[in-house]
Order: sequence, then C-alpha cells, then structure tokens
Amino acid sequence: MNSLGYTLLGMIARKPSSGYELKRNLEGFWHVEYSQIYPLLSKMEQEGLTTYELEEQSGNKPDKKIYSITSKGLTLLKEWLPKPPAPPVQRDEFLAKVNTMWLTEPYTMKLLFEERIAAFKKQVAHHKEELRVMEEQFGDGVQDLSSIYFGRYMLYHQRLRHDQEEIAWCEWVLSIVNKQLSSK
Amino acid sequence: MNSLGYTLLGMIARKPSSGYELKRNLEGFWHVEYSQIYPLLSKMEQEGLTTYELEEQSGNKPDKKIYSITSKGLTLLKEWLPKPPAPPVQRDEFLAKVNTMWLTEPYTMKLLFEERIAAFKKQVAHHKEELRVMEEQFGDGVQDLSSIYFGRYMLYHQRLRHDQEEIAWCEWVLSIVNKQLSSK
DNA sequence: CTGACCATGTAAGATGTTACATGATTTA
DNA sequence: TAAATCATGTAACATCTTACATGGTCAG
Repeated sequence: MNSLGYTLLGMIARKPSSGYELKRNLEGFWHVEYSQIYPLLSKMEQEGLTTYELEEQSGNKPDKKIYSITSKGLTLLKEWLPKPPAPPVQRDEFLAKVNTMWLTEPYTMKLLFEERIAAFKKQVAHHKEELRVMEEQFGDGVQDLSSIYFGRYMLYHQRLRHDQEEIAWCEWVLSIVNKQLSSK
Repeated sequence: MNSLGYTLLGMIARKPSSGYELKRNLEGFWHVEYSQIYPLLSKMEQEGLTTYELEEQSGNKPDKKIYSITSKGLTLLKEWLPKPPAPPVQRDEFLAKVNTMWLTEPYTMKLLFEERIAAFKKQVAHHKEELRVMEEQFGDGVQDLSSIYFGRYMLYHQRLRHDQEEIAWCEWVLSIVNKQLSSK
C-alpha cells in the first residue's frame, strides 16, 4: 500500500465515502485524479481493507459506491500512523520559472506573479470556507484534541498559513521589481 | 519536453553543469533522482537543446559531462517562460497522518510533529546557507533584478519563509496539544 | 447554449522511485 | 570502520496524468 491508499483509508475511517467525495475532500492538500482513485479503491476493497454499499442515483448516473473501513483496514491504518512519513514531494513549475527569470522581461514575470497571487487568493478562500464549515458543524469541538476532525482542522490551518505566506512573498518580490523598474 | 526538462535547461543556461551538480542545485525546491536526470539530459542533448564537454576525473570516477545550452535550447526555454505554469504538485504523507490523527495517541503525534520540526530546521539552515553563498559571491548584486541569480535568490527566500512558517505551525499545534493534555 | 457538476470507470502513455553496478577518497 | 561524497548510468517497477466513454441536470 502506498501513501495515497492510506490517505484514502484514513478518510474512509472517519466517514464512509464515495470516490467522488474523497477527491473533493482531498482538495487543497493532496492532488489526485479520479483515474487513480477508482482503481485504488477497488484494489483496497479486494484486499479486504474496505467494503462498499451501493447507493442508487437518480438520472443515469452510475450508482455511488460508499466505502467503509473494515477492522483489517483499521489495523493496517493504525500501524501506518506512527511510522516516519515520507518526505514531502514538491514540484512547482512556477518556481522553476522564477529561477530562470533573468532570461525574460520583468513585465512577463510580473504577470506570472500576479496570476500566482490570484490563484492563491482563491485557495485561501477555499481553505477559509473549509474551516468555516468545520466550525459550523462541530462548534468549538473541532479545536478539541479528542475530536475526529481536529486533525483536518489543523491541516486546513496549515494550508491557510502557507498560502497566505506565498501571497506575501509574491507581493514582496513584486515590490522589489517595481521599485527597481521605477528607479531606472 | 516536461517541466523537469525546462528546469534543468534553465539551470544549464545560467551555468554549464553536470547532472550531478544539477541535482545538488535543485535541492530544496525540486526533488529528483539521478536515474531521472541522466536519461533526460542525454535525451535533450540528442534533440540538440544542449551539448556537452567531457571533463576527466581523477580516480576511477566516470568523466563529468558538462552540459551547455544551444541556441535552439535557449529559444525553447524562452518560449516556455511566459506560459502559465502547471499548478504546484504537493503530496505530503505527514499531512495525511495529521488528517487521521484522531486514530492514534497524542503522544505518537507529538513525536511526529517534533521530528517534523527537526527536519524543517535543517532545511531552514540549508536555505540560509544557500542565500549566504549567493550574497557572498555576488554581494548586493543578487538583489538586482538584472542579476542572473536574482530569481534563484528570491526562490530561496520563498523556501525559507515557507519552512519557517511550517515550523511555526507545528509549534502552534504542539502548544494546543500540550495545553489540552495538561488540563486533563 | 456553454460549461460545470454529478458519478464511475478503462487504456495508454508519461513520469518518478528503487535497486543494481562500479570504486577510490574523505569524513565522522 | 562505517558512511558519505563524487560521478554516471540501466532495468524493473510504481505512480500519476491525459484521453476517452456515458449522459442528465443546473447555473450563468
């Protein structure tokens, strides 16, 4: 089993969900495509880590498969938790462009930075919304160590801080660029 | 060509380098293995984007291949720069564990957070060292938009800020955990 | 009336990791 | 004396992305 498998298993453990839902709830902290989720879910089901119930859909949509964790899955998940996590993977094409920015016009880079800021502002809004939803649903309970949503709550705080930091950095770079352009 | 190819090309454009060197200079912002670098470098060379010169090594080390960019490579690189970058990829197993932390002992999570802090402190030191080296080599010039190292300098500032933010977040979570554990 | 949302999935291809091979020199 | 550094590479495997298929409902 790989990290994604455990990640999905962890979300299923908290709340039985469909593949579609899982992807939505991963948004903001783990990027994944459906074509990766669905085969993995069915593999985990075959290995007895989960079971599913079909939920009929209106219209011609395929039935939802609502996966739940089994005791075997839960055991595996608990074994995984204390193990030292793999180092974070980061690949960000924007940073590669920043690294090479001397080859292009300052104006081109300014545009890229501005688009970056806009994209991160959207993410900040998304994270705030996630936090708001959790606060609304669970009240001050989310901030309780014993809450099953405590981890998720902390996680979105992390995303929020990082994305705000990214915006601040972009604005800092832009201010340097602007200062030097105007003093020429 | 993919993002990694352009990333390598950008570094080669600034300074002719070997695969080994490239990996070292990517550290901190783009994780890659040699087994990915070497085939890609030779592919780019075959496509005429780079050329290389052999540099003899002492001992029984294989000769260094010092790659330089060609005008064809430079043209391609300049076309890539203004295009909207692919969204950043992030997959961080630690975050997946945080998300599932309700399934484990607070003590287990405390350990994971403490190890996380230690790992990020090392990275902070690495970034500061990178920044120091650039400042030493180029003086105030690195902070000049016209410097070919300006982008790299900004990049390491970004890494520094993010890693410091991560440490601050971890400490914040730990403080909440400790508060609730002691008040029980 | 165009695109986003809902919902699952397969197939092909691109990308990334791990294991292996070589082996002297330096650092802890 | 064990491990890290230097230096390039191949092979096998795992993971991830893109393109395709289906098709009704809802919002702008």
